[in-house]
Amino acid sequence: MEDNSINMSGFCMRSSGSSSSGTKCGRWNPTTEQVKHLTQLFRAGLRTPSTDQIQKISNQLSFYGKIESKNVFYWFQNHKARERQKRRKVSFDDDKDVIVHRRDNSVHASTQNLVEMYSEPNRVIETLELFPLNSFGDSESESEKLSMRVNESRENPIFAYTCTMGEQMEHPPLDLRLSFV
Amino acid sequence: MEDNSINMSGFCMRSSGSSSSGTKCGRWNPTTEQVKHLTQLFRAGLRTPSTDQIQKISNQLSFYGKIESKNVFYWFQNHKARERQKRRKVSFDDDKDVIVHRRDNSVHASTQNLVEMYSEPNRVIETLELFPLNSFGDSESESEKLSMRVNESRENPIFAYTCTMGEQMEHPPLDLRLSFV
DNA sequence: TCAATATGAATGAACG
DNA sequence: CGTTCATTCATATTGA
Repeated sequence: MEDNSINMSGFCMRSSGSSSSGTKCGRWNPTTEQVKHLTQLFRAGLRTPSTDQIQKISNQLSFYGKIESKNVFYWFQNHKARERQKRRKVSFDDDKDVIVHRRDNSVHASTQNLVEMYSEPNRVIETLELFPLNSFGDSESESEKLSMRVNESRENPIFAYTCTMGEQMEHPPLDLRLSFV
Repeated sequence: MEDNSINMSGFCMRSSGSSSSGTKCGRWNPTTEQVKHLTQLFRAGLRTPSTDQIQKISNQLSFYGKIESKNVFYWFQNHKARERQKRRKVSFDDDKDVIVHRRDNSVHASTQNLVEMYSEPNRVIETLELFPLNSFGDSESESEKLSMRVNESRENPIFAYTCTMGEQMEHPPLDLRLSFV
């Protein structure tokens, strides 16, 4: 096959064991579990984790595979940025049904087509909904300062962030707890 | 995301690992007309359209078929990336020596805004002369060797693809013009 | 029908 | 932060 060696920094993924393409490892490739957890944290309201939080998260997630702090950092950066970017882009071409055809009422489908765009088709809202996690201010609203504090040394976890998805998770639940500050 | 991603389009996901999943997702398939216009814009020098431009383009092209802003966004993103990628693989020699080794970003400088590109033709041309490997050679076929040949008339920016008949023009023949300001 | 290729889509990493 | 680059993944397309 390909000449092994080129292990730049020692990154590699293990998520897909039998992936066809000879996936090269040069950059972090999060495992499903890692992504799941990161996503939950995000959904829980965490958008810009502090250095400490990043450290903790990274540390916890390392259980599921190789990961570094910067990966966590970038993940949140990208996730947040893209959330907005998408919002913005989509908001306009929503109904570009403008001009053109569509003389028939029986049509339809397409309408709904745009709506579900941002709704979770699968995985319903399972995680946590006990607080305002909607800081998805579309515009430049920076009022998302209601950041959550990931603090593991807390003894009063408002709500422990632990996977609640009805799935099999044969792994220690993340020990991160989000609490208001 | 990985397991079940929510991509902008709404369907589809990205299953890593597992063999071909049964999940079918539709993806935008540009019509020849759309491709033609996009290509023309690209050849005209447009490489990284702004959000605003993307919207306009998308809107115009919707006349020829289903299309969304993100499609336009990705199209340019991919087109540019692949052209460069292709070029990179083919250019090892004539770079020869001396002077400035561009790591990879020598000519795009102007991508941020067409403004720069058009208002500073000198710089671009100069760069091109130094590095003949940058802007042409587009394997798009057709003759577009002079893609970035910015007319010395920056006051008469008619080099844009398509007519410069003002600001409006809806339906039929596409009427996209680069908004160089 | 399947292998190879072109290209749409996604995302990690970084830049300004 | 918003934007851009690089690389990868997935699928539509095409050729044999």
